[in-house]
Amino acid sequence: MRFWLMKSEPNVFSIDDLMQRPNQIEPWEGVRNYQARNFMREMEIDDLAFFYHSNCKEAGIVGVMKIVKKAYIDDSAFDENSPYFDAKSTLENPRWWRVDVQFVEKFTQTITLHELKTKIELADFQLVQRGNRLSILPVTEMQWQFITQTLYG
DNA sequence: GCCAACGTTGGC
DNA sequence: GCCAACGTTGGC
Repeated sequence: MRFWLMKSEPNVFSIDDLMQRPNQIEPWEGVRNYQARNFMREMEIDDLAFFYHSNCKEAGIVGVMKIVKKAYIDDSAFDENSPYFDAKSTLENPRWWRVDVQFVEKFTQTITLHELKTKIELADFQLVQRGNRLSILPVTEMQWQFITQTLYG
């Protein structure tokens, strides 16, 4: 099993939104970056992912979700009315993919980016690297354990 | 809202 | 294949 971190702007889609979805499942659509897309295609069912709130007042990890459907075509790219429309993605040659995620846990307090940056154990965590912009990135098992057990214990 | 960092595009 | 121009991300 592998571990991941997935970013979302809470004013677009927050962990509270996820909790209110039917079965607390949501298709993670709209990823338009190749590296992030490739990570999604590596995901397996029951992989765990941190839900990360970005571009907001208190950026950080707010909870946990799990992958419940492997990567499949993101058809929001075909929808001209969607903000995620991409004319270069076609039925014959789809460019973008998504997975389905399901709510697992909401932390009682946000593990802030600021806090993550202060930990020597997370020095190699991609999230805290300078200039990081990837919306989906891998988390090592050691990093996952440290964050869930030491930081959130 | 600013702006640094980064990814993508397209002319050559 | 280079690289300037442009668009986007996301912390602050």
